[in-house]
Amino acid sequence: MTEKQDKILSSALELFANEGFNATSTNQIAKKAGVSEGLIFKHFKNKKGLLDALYVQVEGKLGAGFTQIIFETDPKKVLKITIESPFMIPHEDYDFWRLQFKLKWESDYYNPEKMQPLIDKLAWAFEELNYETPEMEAKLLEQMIETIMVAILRQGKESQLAYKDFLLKKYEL
Amino acid sequence: MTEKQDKILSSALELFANEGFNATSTNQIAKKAGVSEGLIFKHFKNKKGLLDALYVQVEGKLGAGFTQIIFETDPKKVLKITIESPFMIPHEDYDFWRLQFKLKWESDYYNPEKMQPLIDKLAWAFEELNYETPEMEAKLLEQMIETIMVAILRQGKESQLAYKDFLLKKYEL
DNA sequence: TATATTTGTAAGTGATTACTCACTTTTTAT
DNA sequence: ATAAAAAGTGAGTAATCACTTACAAATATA
Repeated sequence: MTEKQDKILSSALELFANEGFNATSTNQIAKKAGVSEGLIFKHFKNKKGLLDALYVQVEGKLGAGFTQIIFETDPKKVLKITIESPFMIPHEDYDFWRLQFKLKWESDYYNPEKMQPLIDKLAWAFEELNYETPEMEAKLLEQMIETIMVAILRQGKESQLAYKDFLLKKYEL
Repeated sequence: MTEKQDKILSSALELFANEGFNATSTNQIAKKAGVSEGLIFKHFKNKKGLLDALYVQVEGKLGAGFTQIIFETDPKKVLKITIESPFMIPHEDYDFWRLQFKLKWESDYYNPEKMQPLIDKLAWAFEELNYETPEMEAKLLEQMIETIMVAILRQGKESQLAYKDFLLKKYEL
């Protein structure tokens, strides 16, 4: 990945995440990246190719975020890390996640199974802690985490801090 | 509101909700509505005017959905109705709600205070039921309901039915 | 050093975009 | 019945769109 390729991708990410895919023109991306418009098509074939390249990156980040939780062996810690995870996202990754959630509404890219590894681990944790319906509890917590992430991306971490404490207390962590 | 104005709006709603605002052309809308393209601009000034008109309708539906909950005096019933509400949405209203959630990601239309009346009523209900932190419980339930609605809009009611029972049991309803 | 390949540009391309305008038809008010 | 207003049309507009192409500069390979 050359310097200019990287600049094109990061510019596209910023614009797609904040303005939307269709609302962003390749001309805008080229200007922001400081390259000629043609270069975008040399490297990424077409506009959708840009989105595809970004999507691979987003999926990578998602997987990386999971690993810590997946390899944790203490069920209480699994829940704790999960609840705290939305608050650990560095600010420079916000565009990544904004794009991820926006893509949820673009049918081509929506894939609910992406979260399955996390849900499975949470279900295991709830089972260890003798909850009655661990799968349901897992799905519920996963959905709540997702909702908190969305709220953080829109209103900032501070707006959701009380939630963290509330959830930690609710699950006796 | 004339018949053609109505046809234009309903066509725009369907297209905006499913294809997105920027991905929908005024030409498409006119064809779907069976009117000339010029008429759109006579009635709604510009493309954004269409979205504004739809937004008013969406806000109306939102308010209407609240009224039953707001006027309920039994706290347990307030929670029950709230939890059941996403499952009561008629299928023909799905486009409305899809647009509503899509607009959440457009800064111009995002207004988190819209849900406040519901949250206030839920907080009152939790207080009546002697929950420790009623405001927090209210926000949490509201967020869960929102998440369930999103899931229903994407995957259908059936996919979320188990949730309803789970939540009703959780709150002892 | 010569040559092939990759990286990059700038000026295009036709298609599509939101929107306008001159005009006709229909409805409303007197 | 008649005039004014509103509803509706359809061809046209400049601008913008994603994308191509011809060519130059830089880099890698021999």
